[in-house]
Amino acid sequence: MTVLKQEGWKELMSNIFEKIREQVVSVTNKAFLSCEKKGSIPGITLPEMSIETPRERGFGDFSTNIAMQVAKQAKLPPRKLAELLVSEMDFSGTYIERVGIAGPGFINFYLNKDWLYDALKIIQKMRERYGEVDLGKGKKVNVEFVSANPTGPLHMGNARGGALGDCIAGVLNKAGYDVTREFYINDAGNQIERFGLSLEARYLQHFLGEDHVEFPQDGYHGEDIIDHAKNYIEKYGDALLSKTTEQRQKALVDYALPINIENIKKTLSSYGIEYDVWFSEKSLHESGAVHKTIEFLKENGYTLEKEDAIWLNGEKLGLEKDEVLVRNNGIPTYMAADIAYHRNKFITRGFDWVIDLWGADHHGHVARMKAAMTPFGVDKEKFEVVLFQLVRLFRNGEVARMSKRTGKAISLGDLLEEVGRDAARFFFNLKTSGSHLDFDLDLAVKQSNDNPVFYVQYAHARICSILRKLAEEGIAPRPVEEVNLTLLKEKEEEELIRKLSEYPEEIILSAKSLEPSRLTRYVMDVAANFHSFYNACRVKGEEEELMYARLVLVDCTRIVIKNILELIRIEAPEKM
RNA sequence: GUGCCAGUAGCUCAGUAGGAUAGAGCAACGGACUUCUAAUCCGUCGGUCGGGUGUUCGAAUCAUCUCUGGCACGCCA
Repeated sequence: MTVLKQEGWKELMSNIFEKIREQVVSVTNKAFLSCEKKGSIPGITLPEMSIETPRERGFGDFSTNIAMQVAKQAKLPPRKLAELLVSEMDFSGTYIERVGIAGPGFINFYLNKDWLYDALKIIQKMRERYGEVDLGKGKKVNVEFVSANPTGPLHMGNARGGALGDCIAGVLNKAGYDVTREFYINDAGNQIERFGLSLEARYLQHFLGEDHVEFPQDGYHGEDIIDHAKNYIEKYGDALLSKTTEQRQKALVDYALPINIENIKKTLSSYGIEYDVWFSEKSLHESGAVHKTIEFLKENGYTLEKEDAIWLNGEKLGLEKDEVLVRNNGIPTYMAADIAYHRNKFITRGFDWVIDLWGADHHGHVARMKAAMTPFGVDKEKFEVVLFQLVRLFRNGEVARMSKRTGKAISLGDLLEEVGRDAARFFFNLKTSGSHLDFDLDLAVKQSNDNPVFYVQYAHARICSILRKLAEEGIAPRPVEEVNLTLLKEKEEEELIRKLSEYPEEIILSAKSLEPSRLTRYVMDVAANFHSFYNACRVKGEEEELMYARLVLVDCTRIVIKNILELIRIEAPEKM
């Protein structure tokens, strides 16, 4: 018999599930060996064993379908094979109390309660570090998100990308990666050109009248452009009227761009996002990195020249078409800069893993960028793009346009003022990135009680209230070693402990899928289990031994909730 | 036209390395506060998993076809 390596099932201190899985796998493997030795089953190759938690508690705490999977190989009916295995199992030294066979051939494992007590012990011992796992093994990962054009305020797409990216970064950090949060400032190129044209038009309109100055067709129509022009005039007057167009645009851009970038920084900061790196696109042009990147591609035969432009050779990279890198006017495209930027991330700065968050409207860019990195020897697996579906705003039941060009959009700053950071972040992290998000402004602005963020925060405040009341009587949680946890016999108590024990597992799954929204839903489950417990059991006023046992449970629940809310940067209030 | 994402309860959504009777919140209805915060809890109602075919012990999950919605296909980013 060959036992395949159990990938990722290394000993993880904080994760009781890992320990249990190891025990189940080990017990089952030994049973296979034992059966083989006796000749009751032929030699077989075991696939990686999947251990799951059955939906129904009656089917045990954990189960495996291994008997069904290898029934053919063993030339035995699944149930018969399961029976043979079970008869050879030795549970000594494990949490396993008994096993059962059910359905088409599932082997169900029933555990004794020690694992629940151990789970609480781990939480109390690790406290704010509970949930940390070593999935990443210190690998350097760069998470780039928002990266909005600094030509205007942040919109709802940025808001979703911001919440998602920041939480992905938080989860990966918890999962043992060395995370860098990064914002790519598009302070060069065409959109800056249009920004300058728009500012100039508003500037001139101020003096010459709106009807006498044509506004650029693809310009930025937002009010903020008019404000910039007005503010500039207030400060510096009409001096630019006598300058050349070029000088005028440069002066206006030099004035307005830093203000926009500063506003973006402020807004994101009040949204709870702190970046490690603000990376300027302009710097890539100025340092010659873009030029060098294009030269590299040229020298290695990845480019074509046609129609007076330099193109990325699509055929050679397995793409459907060629892409322009340098326009016929000699100016590199956004794509050229983006290739240089990612080359910088991988080659210059040596990240092991690069994650970009893009709105789904950029999905066409994914294959291109991934292909464009192969000439630099970057493994495609190291470059991941998380696409999130765009946000649709609803007002009075109607879709509200959110383009910053229309000037009618509600900005992230507006949203934060209206609904607050907690509700906004929670809301944007409730759904998987792939699902469309309809943001009902009326509902969000209402700050109604059905907002799930209050539900979770209330659970935390309730716990703090219990702890506070007991503290007033000089009572504080004791170390589990001094507490009789076997008194926690109620259904609600057990369910709550089980839920708390799943946290490290949730971190692993969130990190692997890059879906932190599952953490948001998980913490709602924790809160729900706590509220049920709260309504079924009392802490204060119970007989002392029981009170101290419940106090451990309550304190552990507080730790988990606080822990997650801190990770997703939402307030954990002690009073509400 | 081609490609990407989505379609699961009245509404908003979970659930996809195939598993046992498909879940939650909201809404609706009925209950629970002299006791640590009722912003809570308990219960009831609610389903052709868009549709068809296939793969197999077993499909919301995989393959294929099809319908519907959103998005992308630029010397824009």
